[in-house]
Amino acid sequence: MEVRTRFAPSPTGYLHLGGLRTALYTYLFAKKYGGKFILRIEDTDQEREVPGAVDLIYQSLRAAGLNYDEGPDVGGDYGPYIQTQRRDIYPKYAWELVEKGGAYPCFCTKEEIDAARKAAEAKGETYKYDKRCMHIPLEEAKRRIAAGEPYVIRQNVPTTGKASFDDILYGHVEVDCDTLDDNVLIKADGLPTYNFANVVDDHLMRITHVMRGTEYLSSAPKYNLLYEAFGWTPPIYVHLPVVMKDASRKLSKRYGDPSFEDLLAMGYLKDAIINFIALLGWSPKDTDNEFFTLDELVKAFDEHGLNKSPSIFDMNKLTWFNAEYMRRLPFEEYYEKALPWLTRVLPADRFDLRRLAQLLQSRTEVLNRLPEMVDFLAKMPDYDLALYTHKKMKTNPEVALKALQLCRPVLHSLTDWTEAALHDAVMAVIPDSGMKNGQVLWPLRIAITGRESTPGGAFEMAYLLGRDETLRRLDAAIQRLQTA
RNA sequence: GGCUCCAUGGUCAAGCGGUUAAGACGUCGCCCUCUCAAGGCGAAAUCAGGGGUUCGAUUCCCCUUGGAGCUACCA
Repeated sequence: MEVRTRFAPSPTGYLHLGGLRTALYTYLFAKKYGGKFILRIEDTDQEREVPGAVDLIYQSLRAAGLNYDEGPDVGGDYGPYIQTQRRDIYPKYAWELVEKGGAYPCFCTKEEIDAARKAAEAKGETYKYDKRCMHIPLEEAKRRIAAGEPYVIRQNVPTTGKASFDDILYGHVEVDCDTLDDNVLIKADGLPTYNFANVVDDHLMRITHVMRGTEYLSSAPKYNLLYEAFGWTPPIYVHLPVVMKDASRKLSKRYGDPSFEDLLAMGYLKDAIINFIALLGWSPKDTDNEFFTLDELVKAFDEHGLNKSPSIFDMNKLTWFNAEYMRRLPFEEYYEKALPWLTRVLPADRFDLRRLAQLLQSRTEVLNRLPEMVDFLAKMPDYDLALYTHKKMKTNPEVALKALQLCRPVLHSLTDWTEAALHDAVMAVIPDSGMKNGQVLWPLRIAITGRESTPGGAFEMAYLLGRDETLRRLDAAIQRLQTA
């Protein structure tokens, strides 16, 4: 039988990283078994729907490379793939369930239920619907509905016995039915709740494996009751642990945690994010390799390598992955990605940005950090004279002045302003000066960059700045040191 | 509160009765070096606690503790 999995997000905002990971595993699982990966939009809660969120989901999934075989915007044989467009389907099945005794219409209003719940909680009791409407004769109920009375349809959960399901990861999960409530299946607005829609749609769409977050773990037994009542075979379940921000908080936009799109905008590479996310809660068998393309993940993926406990999203490691991916990029590709960030602070006509990018590639953690790494080229920063003092280089302002005075004539007379020529000319005069390389080159670099660290040494920086600017900065530095 | 689930270093994690308890990020040293990176070498750091079962528990069972999820006409 063909494997069919689905990713079924609600369009309530951006695609967060936990969702992306669920989508990724769901995709990997399907592809691993040569099956189909399906996108379904669960928009039955019209109040929570955020305009534009559906498009954002399409966009994010495409950006991530998680192409779905069936979905709202790509079609498929089991559509529509947006639940509000399937609204006529659900009541039909709900009434079938009513006939089979697995559900019943209920005329209690939301206000009545809420009040009862409040009262129960005030007494410290757990609220549970008392099934009062279940005892209304069906004929009478139908008459009231025909008369226009608002109603919902509730699941009729047995009061005794157990409900259970089996999960690839979590094994057999079983609960007492009396801890379960008769949840609403069809709301007063005619739309189904998740509790019902997921069951009907997964069945109708021939979903074989349901992968979803553990927030559904404890209600899964209830869904199985529905499958049983319908006489359908339930899918195979794989519940996935949540992604946390820290030990006790979920990743959430409210705390400023970035979404997938945010990370892309910051200059994280898609492949790095996917690679990192894949390893967050899953580990490959028999290998220490940590680098995987999406295709390699498909081959390596094994649902038994999934971890059962929640994992914390470590920005540090993501950044490390990103830096690695930056380094592994073919230079031209890196250059293309880095350029927009460089030109934000550097006029393209004044600098050899290709050379700068070469120097930057192995030093790039995230693209958005580039501007602050290079802005000193455009404008000499204010800097503290204390920068000239460096213990390991054995320099201080006095040594620095000597060093700069040594370099000045050499650089002034240099006609061939290349890194090699700069290097040879300066290195040639150091031995006779009685100074060490570092004693000359550290101050020189400070003098022309004003930065403790730069994406290259003195020669590279001098080359990038160009003759005029280098000499101007050098002279200014000498003057400053003399008057200090 | 009730129900369900989870528990190896700071983080991601391997392990699936007998191991010096892998590896990676991060941290800290050292080397390389005109700075910072990169690279090389090395170090510190983990089985939450208590009971069982067993010749032997990180591994199996129970309890405690801690954490998470659910407890909606949200998903």
